[in-house]
Amino acid sequence: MAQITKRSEDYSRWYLDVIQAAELAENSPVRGCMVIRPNGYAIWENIQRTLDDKFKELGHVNAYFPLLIPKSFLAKEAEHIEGFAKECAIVTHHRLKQVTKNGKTTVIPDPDSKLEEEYIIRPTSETVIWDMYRKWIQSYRDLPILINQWANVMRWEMRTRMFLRTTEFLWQEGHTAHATAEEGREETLQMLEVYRWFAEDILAMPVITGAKTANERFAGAVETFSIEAMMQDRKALQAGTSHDLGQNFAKAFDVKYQDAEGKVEHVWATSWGMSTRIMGALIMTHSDDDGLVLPPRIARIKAVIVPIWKNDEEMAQVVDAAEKIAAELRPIIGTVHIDKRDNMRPGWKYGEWERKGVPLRMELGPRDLADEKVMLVSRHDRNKQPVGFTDLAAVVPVELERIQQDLYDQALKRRKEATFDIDSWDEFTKLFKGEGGFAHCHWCGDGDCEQTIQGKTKVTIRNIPFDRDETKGECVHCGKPSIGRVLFSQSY
RNA sequence: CGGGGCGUGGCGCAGCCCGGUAGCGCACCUGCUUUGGGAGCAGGGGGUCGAAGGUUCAAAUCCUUUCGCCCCGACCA
Repeated sequence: MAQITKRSEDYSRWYLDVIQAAELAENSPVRGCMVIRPNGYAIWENIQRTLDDKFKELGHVNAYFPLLIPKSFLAKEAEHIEGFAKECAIVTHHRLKQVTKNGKTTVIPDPDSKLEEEYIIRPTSETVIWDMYRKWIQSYRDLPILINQWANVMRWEMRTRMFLRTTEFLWQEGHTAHATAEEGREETLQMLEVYRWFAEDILAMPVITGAKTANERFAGAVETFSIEAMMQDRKALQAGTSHDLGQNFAKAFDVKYQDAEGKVEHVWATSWGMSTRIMGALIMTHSDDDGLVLPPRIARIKAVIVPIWKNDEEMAQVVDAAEKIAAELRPIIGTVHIDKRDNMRPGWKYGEWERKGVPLRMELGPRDLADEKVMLVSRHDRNKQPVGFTDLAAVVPVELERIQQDLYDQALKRRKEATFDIDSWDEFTKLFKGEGGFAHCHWCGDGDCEQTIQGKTKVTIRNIPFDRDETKGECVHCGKPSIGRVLFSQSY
């Protein structure tokens, strides 16, 4: 097993090493597209399950729309096309043809199968969905429509990174239609709150909620909101977005409804999404130089029992005891894995489960068996404690909760230590030339000024936090009046 | 797409400059001894060197093209 590069040595390589060591994902033969391996996909399945339950609890239903979108659809919303045109894969033919050249057989697109209207592979599904909504919406009684879709999308980015920016990625995209602007805005904010809850309570990842600036807004949105998390290298990562689309898509796709008074109006829309990118955030938030660290609430395997033995007789006894412990704990905490492999020694197994991020390990050998206890070890802080068999059912869930809370507290502490109020351009450039972090600064509100800052420093406004300091001040860059602080950081 | 680096068994690498038909460590398989923080010994299997084309009696080594990965830049809900 290759060594994991230390974070302090090369953060990017560390990130890739952790993904490899924990067998989460691997590059595929397709440019920018990764294979999500079983260990990684198990995390995604837990993410899906948890979010899906929450969406449904709030009245949403799932549906599925096609992968391919008629090219003309994308042109209907002016800003939307501008935002996505440069990163679309296009389907131009529907058939291959075998050709033999110099004795070698290859396939080419059959010229006779060229499509009249080309399709693009969806970079997001607003357009197909709104084309259908036009047919489904006539009256205020048809509203609201609260649909979510779990899907893959494709964006042909110049530079890809595992999980954070892959050409194809998995996500959920919610698309809702409402009778009023207020209701649309309410839905947008409600879903942002779902993402905040999910990031903080499930992934133990503290986030800052707020509105995006006009420059950073989703193509076609009236307002975009985001949750922003800080990674261990102090860069920001946008972990989820919720968009108030106003009537832009309803107008582009001519979706109208008649209200109770008989008046006809365009409907109001929202869309919101969280993608496999969140897994990159999860990895970078908690993991350490020994590999993956997972919060218990999102880990597939909550605890692993490593039995220790010297001979067949001991093995039988120890494994038997492990089975009983696992059977008792499973109804309480979920999956408990017993590592019965007899071709490796305990020390190797400890290392392997640490790399893979299993939150709790229980060491169980003949000596423990005699004392009726196990050695309970937590992945994130290596805390070791002997626990009596009869206490396990009470202690293990408490320990898992402790881990969950610890990881959140650690992440929050790291963020606080790297967050500053900055009031001068000197300090600003000094911070971002050095260690970086989150900077709450006054900003004049001018998009050109924002872009100048980005051009000079690579620093962008992550969002305008809901709970920002609204005392007046002067723009950190141009000195013009500001009505409050916004969040600046370098980002992924 | 521009600059830099790199593609050799599952992983990490050597060989390439000065062409002669592939080697090391780990992993893997078999056996025995082991098993409380990454076990030891013995035996064994696996690659034609990212791909295509060219030069040559001969190419992992030289030339051309191309694909992919990593870093920086540009770009990027």
